[in-house]
Amino acid sequence: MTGNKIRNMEEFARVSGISRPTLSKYFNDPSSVRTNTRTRIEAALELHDYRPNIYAMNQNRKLTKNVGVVVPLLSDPYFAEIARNLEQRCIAAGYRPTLFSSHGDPAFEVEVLETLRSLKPAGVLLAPLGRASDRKALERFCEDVPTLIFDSSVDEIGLAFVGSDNFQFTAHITDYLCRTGEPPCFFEMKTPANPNAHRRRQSYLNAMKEFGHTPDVISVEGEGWGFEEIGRLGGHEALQQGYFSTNTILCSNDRLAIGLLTACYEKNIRVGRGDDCAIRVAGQDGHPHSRYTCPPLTTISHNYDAVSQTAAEALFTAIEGQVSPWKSTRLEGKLILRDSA
Amino acid sequence: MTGNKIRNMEEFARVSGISRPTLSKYFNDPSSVRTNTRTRIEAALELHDYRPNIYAMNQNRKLTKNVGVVVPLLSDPYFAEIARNLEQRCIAAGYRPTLFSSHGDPAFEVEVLETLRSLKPAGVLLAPLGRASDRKALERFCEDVPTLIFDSSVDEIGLAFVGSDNFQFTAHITDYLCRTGEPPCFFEMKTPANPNAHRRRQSYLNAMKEFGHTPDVISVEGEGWGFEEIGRLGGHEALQQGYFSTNTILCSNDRLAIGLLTACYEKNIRVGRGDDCAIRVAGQDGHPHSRYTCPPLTTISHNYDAVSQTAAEALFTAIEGQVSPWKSTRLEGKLILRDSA
DNA sequence: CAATTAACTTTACGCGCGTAAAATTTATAT
DNA sequence: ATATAAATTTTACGCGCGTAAAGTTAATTG
Repeated sequence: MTGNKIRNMEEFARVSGISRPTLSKYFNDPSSVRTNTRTRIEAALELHDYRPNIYAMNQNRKLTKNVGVVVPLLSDPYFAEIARNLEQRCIAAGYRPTLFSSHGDPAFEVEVLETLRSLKPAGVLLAPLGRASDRKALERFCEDVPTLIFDSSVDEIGLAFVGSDNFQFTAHITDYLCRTGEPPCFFEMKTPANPNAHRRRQSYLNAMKEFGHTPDVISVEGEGWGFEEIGRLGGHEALQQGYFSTNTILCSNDRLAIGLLTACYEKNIRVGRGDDCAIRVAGQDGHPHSRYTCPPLTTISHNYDAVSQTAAEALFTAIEGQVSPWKSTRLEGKLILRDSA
Repeated sequence: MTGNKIRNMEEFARVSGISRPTLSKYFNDPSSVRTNTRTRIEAALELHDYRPNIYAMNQNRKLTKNVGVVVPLLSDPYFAEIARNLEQRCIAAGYRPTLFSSHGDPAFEVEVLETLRSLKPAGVLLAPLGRASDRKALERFCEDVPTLIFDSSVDEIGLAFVGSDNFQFTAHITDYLCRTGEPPCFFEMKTPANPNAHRRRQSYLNAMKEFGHTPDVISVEGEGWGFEEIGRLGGHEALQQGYFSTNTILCSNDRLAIGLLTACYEKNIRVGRGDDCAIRVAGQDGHPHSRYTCPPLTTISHNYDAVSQTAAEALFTAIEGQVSPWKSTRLEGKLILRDSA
């Protein structure tokens, strides 16, 4: 492209020989113009380096091409990874994603929604904080903006829900643990941030009952999103006091498991499935870091790619006019066997 | 606030009894109007729930209140943490931050800059990919947009650079390791993504020379941003082949150290400073996860808060008109002693 | 108190693009 | 080739707000 500075669409219309309304159509949706004119526009675009002013574009359009992606805590690599995945799908589908983190704070989550409102997005992919979320605020937001809820469900709001099948997660890994050693105790937070945690506990109870074992749930204190530290402190106490009735511990999530592994290290308790190991520890989530714990963590992993794809596609079809009733999709996880259990 | 739907600033001017230009001033900078009128406006705001249309606002304003925050890889908790910190500082200073990740990809980094250009930001806080970055593209961007470079410096571009003093980092932790045991070998990537790595190697060589020890640098193969896996694989080979000439290993960064710890675990090599341990391992960065490795990782930590604060304030003063010559600020790190070394 | 200054109101225009309507050209089908 | 449909051009207006200029009101000073 040459250095020609094009100031606005009108000027670009002149140099490209295409009328401004047609250009407007093209920038809104390149496939909406004849292929002939499209190639002419794109040839001119190569030459002249022009990009429409997004503020002027979005001012009058009823529907922008913006898509908001909101996760509860971006510094958790699990959410960072799924956010990256969603972001790239949005771009591939021709949308402009903007990333937001609620930073684990319900008040901030509401602020994010307010900001999002003013962006007039075509749609939003929202992973709510969960228990702590302001339900009313979420509900009002979903009424105004096409919103797809993922990861953690809150009632039947928004267009649909896409997440993992927490019952299957826990049932599957509990089954594995029972078949390969002592039945697991369940290690969790007493007041978990995320409603998935309740499903996992319930699923553990069901599975243990089914296998004819006595369940043993250890719920540790701790608020907030510092799960590793909660797991470490809670682990110390539980190990000290002998709360665990078997040598196998299934954690409600991987970050809790990571903290528990640290507690084990600090107490000089060897973890793994070898004969020289005192206990087995397993997690749930397939956290990006779980491969690099010592020992590497046995876990059941979200199908990141499938969750992202299902969520993104559901939103896009809704944006493009398809009306479908509210629906919940829960995808199965995959067992990842490593040394810890 | 009542349900009164205010459609635009003109309507809000009527119901509030304030003229539209004054309102415009207020929304641009609340402190630019008399306190009396300000309270009147804010009282009306409580009643009527109106927010100016950001697209119309930004269309004609020479300078928006937008600030871009760009990091190389958001799924690295180190960058996620610093991004969160910067984001909150922007909000506190009255700016509207937007978060971007280059996803470790130079081509995507350039795309992010293009996107950012069209947002007409007042300023940008940019942590470049480093070695792989398109220098020319960065330079051109910095000429057009007030940009503060942080974390990883690329020539003398932008308004200024703020980051950590990598020489101090490595000198300090090398000193510690020498004083408390065998002098360290240096474990690094052969082709690091980040220019800080070269400073750290050089600083290691300097420090070892100063202490009268023979340096020993082990550079492992591996491309990309999967540092843990590179550290693990490289660690396996180095341990197998006996590359390490002493029992102490200083890693170029924490993620590499995390991979090395996993390799040690897999090779059944006990890490730590106890008598029963074979080697000591230390990292550099103060990675959020370093607390939860087994053993917990001794490292030298970035001063996250000071780096963020210095970077943000430097950008804001530049935005607000202060012209100052290009300057590089490098902040010292703090040694964090844990069990690994 | 008048004089000065700062803040506000009134008026008016423009930003860059969306979009509607009518006229015209081009493609597709018969 | 002609009829029909689809795409494009021309013309024109409006969106919501920034912003400049001139006049008016309110605060500050001596």
